Amino acid sequence: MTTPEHDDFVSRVLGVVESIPAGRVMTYGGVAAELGSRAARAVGQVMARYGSDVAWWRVVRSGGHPPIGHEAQALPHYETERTPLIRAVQERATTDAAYRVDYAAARWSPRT
DNA sequence: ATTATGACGGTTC
DNA sequence: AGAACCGCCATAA
Repeated sequence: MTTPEHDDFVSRVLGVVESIPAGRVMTYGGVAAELGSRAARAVGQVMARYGSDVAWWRVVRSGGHPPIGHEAQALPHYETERTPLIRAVQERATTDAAYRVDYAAARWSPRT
């Protein structure tokens, strides 16, 4: 067993994701940074495979864009968690995307 | 060991 | 603002 801190990369990623409180979001790169790595993509891979058991919607891309191919599934979650959202259709009819998370206000880091 | 891929990030055109 | 390109890291074949 060597050492208890010898957890796999996956376990660490899931641990950080679960440490994110409701209403807050963290970027893939942010999670990877906490692990001491820049494997933002690897984090995404873990989410795609094991993220089914964690609040994957609390993990967004840089800028606040939700995971590709899962925006529709993440939206209701954000509304439930009351995550600061920036609706495309509020005053400016921007057709960029359905919505985006206000990362500037919802950004969270395990290190307070 | 080498190659290819991916819920990414940032820069450049 | 949108698309393309490269870089970075972990896993699968």
